[in-house]
Amino acid sequence: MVHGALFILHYTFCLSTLPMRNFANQLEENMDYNFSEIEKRWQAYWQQNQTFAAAEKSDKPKYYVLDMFPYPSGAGLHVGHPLGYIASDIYSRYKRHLGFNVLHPMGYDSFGLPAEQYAIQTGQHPKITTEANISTYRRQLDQIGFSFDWSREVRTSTPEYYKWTQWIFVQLFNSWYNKASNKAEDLETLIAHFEANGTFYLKAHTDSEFDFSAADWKKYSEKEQAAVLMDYRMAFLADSFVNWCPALGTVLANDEIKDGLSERGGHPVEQKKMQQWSMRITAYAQRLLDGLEKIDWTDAIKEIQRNWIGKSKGASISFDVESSEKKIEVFTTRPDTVFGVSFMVIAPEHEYVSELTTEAQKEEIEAYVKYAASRTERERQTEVKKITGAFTGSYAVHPFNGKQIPIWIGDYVLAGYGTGAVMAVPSGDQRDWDFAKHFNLEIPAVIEGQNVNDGADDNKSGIICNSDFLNGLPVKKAIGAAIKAIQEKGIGKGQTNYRLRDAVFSRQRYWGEPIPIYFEDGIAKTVPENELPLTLPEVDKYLPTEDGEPPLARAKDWSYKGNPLEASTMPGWAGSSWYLYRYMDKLREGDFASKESLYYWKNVDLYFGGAEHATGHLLYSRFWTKFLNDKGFLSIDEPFKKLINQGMILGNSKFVYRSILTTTWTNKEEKEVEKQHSIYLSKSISERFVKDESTPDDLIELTKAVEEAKRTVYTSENLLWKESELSHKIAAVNIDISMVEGVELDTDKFKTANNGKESTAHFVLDEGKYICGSEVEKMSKSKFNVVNPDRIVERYGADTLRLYEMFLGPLEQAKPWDMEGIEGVHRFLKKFWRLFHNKENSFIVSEEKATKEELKTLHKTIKKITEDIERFSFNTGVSAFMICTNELTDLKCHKKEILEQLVILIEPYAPHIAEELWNKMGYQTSISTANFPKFEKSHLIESSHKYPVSFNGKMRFTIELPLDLSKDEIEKTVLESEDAAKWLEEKTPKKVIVVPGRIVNIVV
RNA sequence: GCCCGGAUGGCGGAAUUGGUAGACGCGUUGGUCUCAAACACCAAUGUCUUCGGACGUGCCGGUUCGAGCCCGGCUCCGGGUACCA
Repeated sequence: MVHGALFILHYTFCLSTLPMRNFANQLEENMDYNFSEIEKRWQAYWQQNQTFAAAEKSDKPKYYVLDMFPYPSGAGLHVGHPLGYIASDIYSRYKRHLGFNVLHPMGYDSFGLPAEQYAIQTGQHPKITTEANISTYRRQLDQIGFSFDWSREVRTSTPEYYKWTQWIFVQLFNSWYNKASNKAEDLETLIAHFEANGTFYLKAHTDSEFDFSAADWKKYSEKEQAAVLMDYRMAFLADSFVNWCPALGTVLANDEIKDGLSERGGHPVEQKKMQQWSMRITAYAQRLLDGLEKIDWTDAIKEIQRNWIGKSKGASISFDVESSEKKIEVFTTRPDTVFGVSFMVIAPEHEYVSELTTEAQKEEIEAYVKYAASRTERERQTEVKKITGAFTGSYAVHPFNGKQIPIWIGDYVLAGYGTGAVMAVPSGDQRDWDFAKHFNLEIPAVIEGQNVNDGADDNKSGIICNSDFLNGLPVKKAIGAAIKAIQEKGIGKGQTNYRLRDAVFSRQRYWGEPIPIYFEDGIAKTVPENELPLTLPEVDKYLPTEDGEPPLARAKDWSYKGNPLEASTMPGWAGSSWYLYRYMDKLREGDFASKESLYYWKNVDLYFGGAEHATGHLLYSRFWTKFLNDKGFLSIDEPFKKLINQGMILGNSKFVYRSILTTTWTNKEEKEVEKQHSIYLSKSISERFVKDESTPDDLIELTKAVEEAKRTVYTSENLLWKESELSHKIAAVNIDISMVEGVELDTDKFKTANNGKESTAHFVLDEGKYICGSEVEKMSKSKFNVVNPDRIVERYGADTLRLYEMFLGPLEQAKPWDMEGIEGVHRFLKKFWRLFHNKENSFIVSEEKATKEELKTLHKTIKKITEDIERFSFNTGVSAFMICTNELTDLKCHKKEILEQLVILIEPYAPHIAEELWNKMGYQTSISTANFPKFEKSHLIESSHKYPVSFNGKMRFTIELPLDLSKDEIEKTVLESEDAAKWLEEKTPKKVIVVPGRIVNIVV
């Protein structure tokens, strides 16, 4: 028995290895199109000749194509990453053929959390891991044959680069936002204003409400003046509620949080009041909104940014409080419903809470404030439906009818938005309505016919009622009338609010740009410009100090002229907010980019990147661009004219289905011994097994596997079998896709993978095969579904990879990666190669004159390829090449006149094979600057057209007719045709529609 | 909940302005070549069919000579966003 089993195993082993060896031999013999040799040769040529270096000065028109630069992660590239790079490369190469001076650079966003987390674990300096990762990226990028101008590479973590990131920070620190001129200005103009007028006539963007005269200002100490100025700076230090992530030991910006958890790592985040550096992006809210109108981005991204900025128009109203001097200011978008107010709610963190709390309510309010503070951001978000609050005991006074309005606190009112207080109109706002129902408060209706029993009515149509002077007005008119009345009464004004918050800029981390600030007697001062960069110091550990200071505080002598330096670093988005300008300047002497280069290249014409940066990078770089423009450093105020968001490439995850077999045995001492075995059931067998619908065949297979498992115990231990039990609980387990061919699991590979962790696995096969489950999901290491481009390039070549990634589907759409499909594209390239070569692989391109038909195929393709590149429809472009190649193969066309043009056409997509064939056709220079073929209509002009003839809109037959026929002639010929007679069945047509050159439709 | 996309064969997708639905590729089936396999090549391939044809672009309805495309109403899927007053 044992011998027999071994024999069978040995036999199948031989069978399965034989064809593999043959396949390898075959590959070498069939290497007509030797992609690996070709691709290596031309990549070396491009590098040696600097083929793609953009000219510093040129008479040619400029065109700037940029990809969002990657963060060099340790995992390297997977096939999803190059998608956008391939598309941008095609466009860049196309523009070069059209005679543009193209700037197409690449670099690395090389500061960031993962390298630091790795450093904490291993002690390895982030610089070292980052450099290692960058060289992997570079190798992977190079082998795909991109036409990047590497001479302009940037790395955000190098001192030569971050010197200028720090320099921009200094500019922000030394600027304020003047609402009168509607731009950021030098702090000097603010100080001049203070010296002349104090705060009078000042229109500045600030959160503070300073009120002083010129004389006061002059009397202030340096420290007092510094404190005032701090509240106006574009980069400022302030106490604010921040998103603190204890697990990462740092604060996070709003866009770095998803569902109340940190985007990196998924750790909980809590609200904490801390002193932090922030950027006054809110000053630009309106301009960021307006700018969207003039840039060519997808509506989706524009909409996300609009929502993020969150403009809302309404009014601010202040309410008097009974028996108190305090006034509560609220913001509302519906001042027309002011008579519907039945209570007020202020945030638990509101500064008046303790003052408004009466003695009787003190205990309750204090308990509630404590409860609210204990909730994390995550809890607040997930428990939205939970209504909580408490009554302060105080009352506000209605400004129009003098009614008493109870003041409550509740955590549905956010301290950070508006004034942190609302006038509750339960009839018109669902949250107010829920609160009113829960605490049994009044719900007065203010719109005619309003039903307030089942919920709030936030319709902006209807006639106002029960509202004194607003009665009878439609909502939209009432809003205006209410604002007018509020202003006349002096209790408020029309106001616009934005949801956008100032961006927290400090990170309590090591691997980022140091903030060039030191504190002299507690006053923040900048490190002088000529002493930048302030380089990142060495530290003994990449962890906070014992007293909770950020890692930089561990550095020896982290000070400037004896004064302590700021210990926090800049966030990830600092370096990426301006990198597009650094690429413009090749020489990099002097400024962040030279005036000449900034003037020549202006902004990015075409930007490729993921939509996930909509509220982060894409907003911040717009902000910095506008700021640098205000300060006169840039002539443009939008960084990216056109934006394309490539879709994600999804992975094809594979699953095996594991059930646990428990066998019970008795040993010599007659004691029971339990053993557990992993049994893997093939997909359909597992499905039937779970549903208790196993077939007799399934049971035979199951029994086989169980017996096999038992045998391993028999043969190794001296035990007596008692019983076996197979669990009905089946776990679907993600497995590495390299162990699966199609949907069939290579069970030998599976057993030997992971150091043989599964060496004792048993399989229940379906017709001799183990079939895996599969699912399309995001490519990720943890799902073992990552496809590495290295493997593809090795097996099929870079040109195949490039074409295939484009062929997969529309660029902007998410689509699954399918390994089978790549063969088709590779086959196409081989077929393309054979247009130029015979069976013996000799070059057979001839000088013969092209036929009319061949020219027609060529020009049809020129037209299609041009149109497709222009509208970024690269998938249909690839199929046009396939059609063209198929047609020319059928025509047995090997003529230079045709093929030469075709090679230029395909160069953007498949540059290596194009260079090779171009070279073989006798050209000594790179194909990359050859003129793009011009479409000539004359080759497509036809003398006849195959008209589809429809009856009542249904196509029945086609008829070939000369194109110079008149409408009547067409109608006559069609109606007289045999086919028509058959369909007319002797009836007279009611109507005949003829569109010359297109269709004929007959109505019967 | 709100906002934005999308839904077409077994699969990825094509149809650019309302005018022959399913280009191109994969897969599948049959064939040629081969001792055999791989490669390559040829042919077929939306569904049903009484072989006449009928039906067919998520569902229901509308506009039109004609609708995958336009309009109205749904369903499902994907993305964004949320006590934002």
